Amino acid sequence: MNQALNHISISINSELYLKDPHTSTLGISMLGGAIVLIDKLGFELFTFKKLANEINTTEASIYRYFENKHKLLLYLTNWYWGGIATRLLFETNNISNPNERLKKAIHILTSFPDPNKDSLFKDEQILKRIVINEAIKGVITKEVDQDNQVGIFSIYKDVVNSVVDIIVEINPKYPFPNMLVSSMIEGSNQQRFFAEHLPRLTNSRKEEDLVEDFYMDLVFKTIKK
Amino acid sequence: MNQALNHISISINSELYLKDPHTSTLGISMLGGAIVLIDKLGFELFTFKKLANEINTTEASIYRYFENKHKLLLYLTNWYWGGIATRLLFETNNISNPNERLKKAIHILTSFPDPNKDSLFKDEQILKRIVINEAIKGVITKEVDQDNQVGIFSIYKDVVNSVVDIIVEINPKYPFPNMLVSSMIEGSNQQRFFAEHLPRLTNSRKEEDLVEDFYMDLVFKTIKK
DNA sequence: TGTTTTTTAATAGTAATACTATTATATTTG
DNA sequence: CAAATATAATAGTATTACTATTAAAAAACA
Repeated sequence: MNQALNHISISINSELYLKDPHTSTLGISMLGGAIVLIDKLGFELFTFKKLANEINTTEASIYRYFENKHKLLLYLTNWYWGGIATRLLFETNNISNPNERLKKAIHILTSFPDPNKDSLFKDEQILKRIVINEAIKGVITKEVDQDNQVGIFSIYKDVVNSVVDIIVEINPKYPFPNMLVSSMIEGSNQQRFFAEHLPRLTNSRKEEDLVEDFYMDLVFKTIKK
Repeated sequence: MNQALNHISISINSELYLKDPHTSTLGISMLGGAIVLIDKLGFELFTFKKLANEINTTEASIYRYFENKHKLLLYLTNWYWGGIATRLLFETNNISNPNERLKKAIHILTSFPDPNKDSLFKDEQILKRIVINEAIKGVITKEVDQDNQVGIFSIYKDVVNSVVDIIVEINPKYPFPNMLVSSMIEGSNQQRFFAEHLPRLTNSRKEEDLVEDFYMDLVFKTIKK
């Protein structure tokens, strides 16, 4: 892990919590317990009761930090996207050629982080698994408009738009840059789920991950002038 | 609605129900009530109790047909994909040119069905909305492997593979046809959700739907030799 | 046709989940 | 050091998900 990014604190939309979990040891252990349990049980079977047992506190104490498990999931995914936004900024910053910058961005967004190499913030792997397996359940809901109104998806939208900007720089006439980027991000996660559980839907395999190759090929062919 | 397809019965995997809802009026009213209520409330707030109230029966009676609401959702999405499989078969059948066949398939899979024109089976619109807003919650779960084992996703996989076959016919050397098709199907639904709720993530709009245009452009550029 | 068998659906539950009101205990502040 | 505030535990309630049992209707058959 890159030590430089170790201490960058990612600020998270205050609509997502009642009390900021980063301001107490109990709150921090809630986050640690939550990522372990959500990863293990899946979001549907994850409950505040189980989390309370896991970290030796009470259900009611967790409710003092988070309104419900939906908000907690959004907190975790915001945490992840904050980290990715930081990585994007740091790692593309010094690249002047927009094609190379886009390549780097596609790599950051579509690859599974290598624990020995490019995982630049704590828990990136396990958060990535949660983003692959659970994050969509926090977005595709009937509360999406309320959540969006208070800015909960801003970080995510900023990530998408920073890549859109690169594409516009390469080919200002390509008419669908936002669709291309958002479908790449969401699709790359879904393809990895398919590779693990529904292999006939993908050409990627757990043993031979082709997700990055697929999008690298697709994006550059699609935006070519 | 095309009358020819009106009476084609779509057979649905028997793992999805305890008693086939198509064999009784009560069962049929369960399906009708379920699509209305899931569309209105979203899958999270939908319960068997509410469905029972809606159609004037009891919760326990619904449990005699469906194990749980997860299975009922999968039943509805299978119903949808069965209808789409039939449309694909009928509407591409007589097209000899594979490029034209692919165009037709992309249209069927990525457009929102026009109630006056190409909606070829009953309830296609409302089922499409459920597929856009809820279907993913039936797939991305911890039970996916069990569900897959008993063949619940077969129809969906067959739809994907029938389009994969067309792409292979056009360009046998393109290495990622399955990824391209599954990401197009899932992506087209997601882009429509974004257009309605998170417009910065897409270039499509409710008033000006560009989803089909986006994928028509993307797919043909991507598979070009 | 009348009796038995089977199917169907209602009643009446239980256990777990999601969430809250209240109180006790720390901690901070003036 | 007393008062105010923050924190977390206890002890609930309403709803949800699901089931065992029984009553009623329909089908089978003798």
